[in-house]
Amino acid sequence: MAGRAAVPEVIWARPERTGRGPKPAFTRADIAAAAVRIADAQGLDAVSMRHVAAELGCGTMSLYNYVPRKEDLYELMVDAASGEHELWEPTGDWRADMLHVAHQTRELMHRHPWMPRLMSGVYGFSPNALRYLEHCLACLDPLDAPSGTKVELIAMLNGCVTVYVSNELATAERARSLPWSQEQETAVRIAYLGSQVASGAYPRLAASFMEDAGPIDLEAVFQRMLGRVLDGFDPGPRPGPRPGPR
Amino acid sequence: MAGRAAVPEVIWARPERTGRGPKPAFTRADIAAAAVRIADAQGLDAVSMRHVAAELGCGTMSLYNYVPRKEDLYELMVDAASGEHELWEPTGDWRADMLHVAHQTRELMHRHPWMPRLMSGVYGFSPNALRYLEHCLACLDPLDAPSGTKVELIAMLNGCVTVYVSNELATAERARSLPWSQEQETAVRIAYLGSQVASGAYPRLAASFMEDAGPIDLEAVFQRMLGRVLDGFDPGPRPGPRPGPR
DNA sequence: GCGCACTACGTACGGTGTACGTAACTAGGA
DNA sequence: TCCTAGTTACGTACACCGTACGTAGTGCGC
Repeated sequence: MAGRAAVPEVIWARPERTGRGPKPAFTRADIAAAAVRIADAQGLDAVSMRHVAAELGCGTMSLYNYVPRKEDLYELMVDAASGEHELWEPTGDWRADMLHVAHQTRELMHRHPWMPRLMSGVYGFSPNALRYLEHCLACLDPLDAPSGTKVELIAMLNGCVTVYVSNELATAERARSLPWSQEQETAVRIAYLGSQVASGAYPRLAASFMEDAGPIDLEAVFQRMLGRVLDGFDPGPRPGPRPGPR
Repeated sequence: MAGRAAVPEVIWARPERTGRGPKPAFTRADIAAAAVRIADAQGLDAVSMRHVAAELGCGTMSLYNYVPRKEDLYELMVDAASGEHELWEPTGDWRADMLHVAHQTRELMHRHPWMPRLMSGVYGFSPNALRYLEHCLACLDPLDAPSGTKVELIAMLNGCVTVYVSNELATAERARSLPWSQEQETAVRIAYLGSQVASGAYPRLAASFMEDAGPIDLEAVFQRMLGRVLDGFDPGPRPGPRPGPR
């Protein structure tokens, strides 16, 4: 009806190759790999159309033949990283399988620290995302629940892993990007928090800081979180609130 | 020792006013309010130093007297929005109180759709964040658990709410920003997903789509998620996996 | 009253996404 | 077989971004 609209679709809906004209010099996989390489090495902010084009060895505007908008470049990156999930034959123990999935996701995000930031802005149904979803559903076959509930489980687990790693990375990043030494920064931080807490306005917070001084075991916290998520879907006998060592 | 370092601290650690020189024309609250106004009306990407300065009626570079880096502007925005949390006298029912907190957070994020995106890049201990934390801890007084566990509960609840709303907003945004009509977009989407699913590579996904066709009740899904999070911390009698209507 | 720390702000630089125009190329239909 | 339409390639240009830097004016503390 109206004149042709300007590339609004999800990139996965447009074919990679249409058949007419000269052969494309790159595949989407090439482009995604280049962008991922840059993001891993120099951070997400270094991923610009110019940079990626340079990495590929082509002119900036040539990239737009493959990737209509930068947003779509992100889509390619997330899909490429999602492709790194190793999928296995489900063991029959859905709990163990989902724990394994979650740990793998965490490792993947540590390997590609830009992933959490991109996850929320992305379509979510890229080819590799579908494959991943299907695999999770296969792992959940032994769980007696409606498929809607299973999808909710997967979404919740992924969401929790994403925010958890996001916090992990933010903390690490803040520590790394300092022109000061770690000690000085920590000192400033403690001085600020201490002054706030010591004001008496936050008694419970103060008590909590006192009680939990010292480094925390990120691994254990992660594990506990996963256990609690899965407990919410487990129809088996209740293991209690799993108080744990802390 | 080394020459003076360049403003690396968290903004909350530096005093708003030092006492010397002319009176500042604005407070941090003014600046935060201006930035929030812009972000609410035109989206987060419209929040630039130039825009905010114009909104305040001052030169661009004057802003840098108050806000050393743009990142700190984000910090101010999140703190300002966090200040919109209404805090109440805990009722003694920690479960109900935390549910209330979560619903309030969701509404707040719907009011300020840029919040989820900023939450993960922010220090997390701004004045209003501390007040909010203290309030949550107060609500959790009746819960018999170590304070570390309580903090984990709060973090997990906030995290889940954040990703949930994030997904809600992404979906809504995608629907809104289309140059096409909603129907056309949905058609394209279904055509793509259908073609993938019909390929037979994703049998469980296909079954799930068949089973769960039709619009989903976001409210109910949210509610269920909250229940499951809180269940993971509830030492009371087990209510079962709360199958719900779906 | 003096000096200095602070506010205010214009200019400028190097970066960004991308609209647009042009030239070369190749596959399909006549 | 040739023609032509659709693609690829890519340089130029524009508007906008964060912010380093320099300069001028202001008012508190000594």
